[in-house]
Amino acid sequence: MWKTILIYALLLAGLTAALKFLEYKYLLRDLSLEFYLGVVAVVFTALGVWAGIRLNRKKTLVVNAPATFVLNENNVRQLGISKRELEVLGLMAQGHSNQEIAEKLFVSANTIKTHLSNLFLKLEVNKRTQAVQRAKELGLIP
Amino acid sequence: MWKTILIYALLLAGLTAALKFLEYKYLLRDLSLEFYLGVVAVVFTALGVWAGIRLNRKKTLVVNAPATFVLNENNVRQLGISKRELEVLGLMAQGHSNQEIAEKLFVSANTIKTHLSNLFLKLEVNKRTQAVQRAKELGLIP
DNA sequence: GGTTAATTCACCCTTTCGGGTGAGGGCCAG
DNA sequence: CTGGCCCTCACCCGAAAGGGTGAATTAACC
Repeated sequence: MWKTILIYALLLAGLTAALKFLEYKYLLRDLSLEFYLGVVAVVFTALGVWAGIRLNRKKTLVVNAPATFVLNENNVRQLGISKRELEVLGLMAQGHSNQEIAEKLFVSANTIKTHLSNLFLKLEVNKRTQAVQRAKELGLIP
Repeated sequence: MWKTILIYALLLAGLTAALKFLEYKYLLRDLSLEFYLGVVAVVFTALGVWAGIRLNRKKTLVVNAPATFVLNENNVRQLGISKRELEVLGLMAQGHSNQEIAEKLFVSANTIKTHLSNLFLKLEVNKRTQAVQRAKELGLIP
């Protein structure tokens, strides 16, 4: 941020110097006033456009559209996953810690651990990132 | 698009007219050249900044997620994510532990931890499940 | 030649996870 | 009413992850 501002400041300083130089030449060679002004206008417009683009650049992150999710109930039955487990699975997939999930569901963290242990068994995984992957494949979570 | 260009054209025309007017007053009232040039520079810089921001303001298009994955290189650059970091990110998203990633890339687990710490900063998260979520949204991983 | 960014690694510490075991209460079908 | 499933919770333990700091090496850039 400060670096960017510094760059702008230096550029403006440089341009001001160039301006002075042009002024000097103007007085010497008697260039037309219109030409002189045109150059100044064009240069500063270009600088402005560049600065504007640069300043605004961070806001152009493109996000993928959320696909419409339909839960695969067949897989849920097949794997014997309960409602509560599915609930915990969803919250876990959103990146919550066991403690956070526990607070959201008004139960203890130990309970969440039990649910997740059972889920890991049913999904045949042993890490939550793997569980999330598998659950997405199986259409258990969006 | 054409409307935008038209707006710019009209604005430039207006400013040129204003320029002429100023020039007229300059000749009449003998304002200082520095002041005159300063006004021109400031006005055109402002115009440029405005145009630059407007030109660069992309609408976030809502598109169906493509079946085939294409890395969003724009987001990669925007967030300053390096090749190596992207590599680690991909393996982490596949559910590998730091140790496993380290072995796959022939580096130490400490190195992987460093890469992930930097990634978490850039993705503004603090858990790997959140990182995976965010990375998918941003088109950094399939 | 100095600067910068990227990559690599080490050491510290705390928190979180994963795995195992046990157990109590509710609910429902056989 | 008994066995099975679900939900709940507790305790223990070791492994993994997260956070912070510091530093060496290399390549790229000006």
